[in-house]
Amino acid sequence: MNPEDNKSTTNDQPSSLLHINHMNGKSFKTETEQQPSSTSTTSTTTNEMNEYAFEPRISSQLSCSSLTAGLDEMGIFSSQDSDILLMDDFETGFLKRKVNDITEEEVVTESHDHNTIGQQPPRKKISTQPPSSIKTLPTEIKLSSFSSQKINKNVRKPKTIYKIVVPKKNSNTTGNSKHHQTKSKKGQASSNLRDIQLPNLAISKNEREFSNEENSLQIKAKRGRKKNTTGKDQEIIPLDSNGIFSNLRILFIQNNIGTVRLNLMKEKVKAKGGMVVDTFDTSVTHVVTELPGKNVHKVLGLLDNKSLEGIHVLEPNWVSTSIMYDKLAKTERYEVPLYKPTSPNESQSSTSLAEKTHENMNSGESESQSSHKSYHALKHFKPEKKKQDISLSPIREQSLSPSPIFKSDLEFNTPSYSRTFSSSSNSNYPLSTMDRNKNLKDPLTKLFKDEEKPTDLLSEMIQEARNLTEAGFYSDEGEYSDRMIVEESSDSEEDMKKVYSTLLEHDEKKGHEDSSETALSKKSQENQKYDSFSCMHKHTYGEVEINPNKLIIEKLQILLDHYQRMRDEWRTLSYRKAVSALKKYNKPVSSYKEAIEIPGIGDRIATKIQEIIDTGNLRRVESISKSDEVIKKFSAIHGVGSKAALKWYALGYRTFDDILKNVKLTHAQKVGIECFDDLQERIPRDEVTEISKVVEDAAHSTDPKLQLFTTGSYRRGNPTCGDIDILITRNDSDGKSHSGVLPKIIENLHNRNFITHDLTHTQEDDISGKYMGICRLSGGKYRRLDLFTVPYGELGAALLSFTGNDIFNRSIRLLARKKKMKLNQHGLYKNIARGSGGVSLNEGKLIAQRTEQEIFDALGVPWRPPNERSC
DNA sequence: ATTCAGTTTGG
DNA sequence: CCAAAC
DNA sequence: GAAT
Ligand SMILES: O=c1ccn([C@H]2C[C@H](O)[C@@H](COP(=O)(O)OP(=O)(O)OP(=O)(O)O)O2)c(=O)[nH]1
Ligand SMILES: [Mg+2]
Repeated sequence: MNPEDNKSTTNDQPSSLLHINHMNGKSFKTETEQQPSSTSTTSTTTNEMNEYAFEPRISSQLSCSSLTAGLDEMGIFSSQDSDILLMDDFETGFLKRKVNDITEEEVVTESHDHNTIGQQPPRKKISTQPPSSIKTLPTEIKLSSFSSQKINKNVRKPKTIYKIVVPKKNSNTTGNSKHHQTKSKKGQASSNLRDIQLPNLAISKNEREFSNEENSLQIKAKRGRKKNTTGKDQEIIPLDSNGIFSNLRILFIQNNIGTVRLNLMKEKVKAKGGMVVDTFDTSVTHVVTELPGKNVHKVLGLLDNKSLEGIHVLEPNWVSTSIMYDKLAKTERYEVPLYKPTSPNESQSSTSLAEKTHENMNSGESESQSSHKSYHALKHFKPEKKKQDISLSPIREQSLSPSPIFKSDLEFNTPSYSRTFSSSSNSNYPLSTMDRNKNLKDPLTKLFKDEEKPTDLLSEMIQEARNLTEAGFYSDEGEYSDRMIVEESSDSEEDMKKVYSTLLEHDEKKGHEDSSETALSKKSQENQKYDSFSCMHKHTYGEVEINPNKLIIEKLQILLDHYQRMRDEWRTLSYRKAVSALKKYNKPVSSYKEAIEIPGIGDRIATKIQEIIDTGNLRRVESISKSDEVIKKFSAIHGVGSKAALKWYALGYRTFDDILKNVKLTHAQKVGIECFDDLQERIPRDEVTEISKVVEDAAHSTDPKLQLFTTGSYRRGNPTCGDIDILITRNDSDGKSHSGVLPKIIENLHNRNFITHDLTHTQEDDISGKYMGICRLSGGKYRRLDLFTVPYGELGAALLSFTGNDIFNRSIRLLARKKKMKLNQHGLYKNIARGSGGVSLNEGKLIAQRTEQEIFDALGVPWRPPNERSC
């Protein structure tokens, strides 16, 4: 792992090739590049603007318009009958069973042999996770591993239409009508609500508790975390020890439950005292799933259902309903029968509610549940078949009477609410205008203390109620109002069959061709093979207005942003690809058929496109509830991601004041809030040029031989940039290097009062440094600044990496992976062996890092100048 | 059914 | 180890 | 959510 190793080899190479010019004032041209000749020609060109347009991120600013309606899918509710529940206690019996009996994998984790990943010498250790750690567990566990389940769910989620009926409540009640929290600005003693104190609901300060989700589950490949569990299981302290879910350990099995809904549900459960776990073990008190009962044990890796005895296996609506009434719903109605009487003749198992309600569980025998071990739960598991018997879930309107509190809060569009989020007015954020020097710590620290004080359950409930209201559960009037919502997966079984059969055909056909046509030239085969990678094609930045598919793009972008906030990683990726494909498709898409032909656009999105074409609108967009608006606002804060935003939302916070008062913020989040308004804006290109000069100046005062490159969107030629990304290096042929300059440059910039806030300092690693902070030209706005220092020899890889865009990087990296190579900011490595989960098992051999060209060539990707990398 | 990039820093 | 960021 |  020494840096030296790799580096030395290539390093000596002349750097001469690189001619870097770098930012010259405005003129700038993206040309740059080091590139050896050949391709250079193309590069210099300015962008052809032809391509269609669209300004990135624009949409993010849009808010979802009026939504009104529908229930948001984020909402926790979904179908089904809303029956009543009375609840109670019941289950306390199940509580606490001791957990630990084994956490499996403690193991291996870091043996040394592991490989460091890629060569990155100086980097810190890498924990490589060996493949699954199934290891020691008793054989049975193996079953859990994945493959065992063969269930094939061929069918995706059927198109379900949920009909929601809500009683309109006439209001009120609970005297506190005030609910809408007028949380006035800080300081105010707000609400009376608070007066009503519920018993202790202290919030634990330990925030980590929340995270215990997924402790295990390694299956999830890289992006997900790997489990930990090593050793101790951390104590989980419920957020609200008196919450309705307190003392319960609930395992959610994700399959059909939309991840969006699922995540919100989990947050709510946690906010109300429950523990959400990902591993099944005997301490689990409730399992929530839409799977047919007979399959549940498989997902959990259990041999049979016996181990589930004594544990409630419930439909998701149990959770929703409980939240809705803020009381634990009786479980009976939501129990999922574990032994399905249904005949084996396939195609019957449905998860539909109606069906379930009819079934009785046969309690076959039950008894021993021997296992104490914990097993992995599969996260993405789908039922064998899901047929949908009923498209509409039965709705029983029974007079339910929600808890008083719930009812009382019907009005939601209170002025205070809307005012709070009015965009951009600075006035709302006092901090931003305050004296920077002191405000940061003073008020904030004070606020922190407040955090300790118990949160008010009542206000939380009110928030919840408001949320529901907003979500469209209540009509203004008093009676029931039904709303139909097309849920995310809206494919009917038939549609699915169609899809699958076409896929099959396709495959067959393909297979044929391949086998029959061996005659293709290798090259063309290669092209074909990798043609689907977006990095293989030019993607230039375009203006939105010009794009013939502007409307479609905007709508999809709204959904994209929404899914991103909801932390639905993969769906987000798909939407990004679809939007990207659409941006570069320069003629108007006029039909489903045309849309689905576009790579990256599949059935579901094509269907949405058709709807937009037909109606100019997309119901799915309209159905995003207002709650999303709040989450969107929170996530817009630098340092706040969807996890924090969802959690805060679940806790009932709706405004910045709420979080300032009640939440322990990280340093970055405080800064993010302070500079919130300015940071929401994109930076005009010319200003980036100007800022780059300041940094260059500071760098040169440290060492005149440093070379700087403004990368990111600036290098790609965008007219506006989200931040300023500057890469710094130094030709080390004279024996000196860039090492250690970063702190000096930063200090210099601080002294000039240019850098106003630090967000992240590089850790000691003098070979490569990374800094993130906020700067401001005098009289200007706050701007995010990122500085990176890299070894000269890695310049090409670093430029490629930091120029992006992110989609381009992911694409080209995926392509590298497919070729058994690995591309990162240090270089391109070949002969990478990967274990399960995609982890590199070896460092591979470094084959390119000095110039971008070298890397493109090694990958077989045609040269793409920066302006063609805006995928 | 599986996969979806690869990494760094703060807490 | 996770969340958030690039 | 799409491609494989
Ligand atoms: O998930 C990511 C995010 C960014 N990058 C790289 C590519 C990107 O171009 C560069 C700078 O990141 P930044 O977030 O600044 O994106 P940008 O492309 O510069 O766009 P923006 O105009 O929003 O700054 O870092 C990645 O590789 N992966
Ligand atoms: Mg940038």
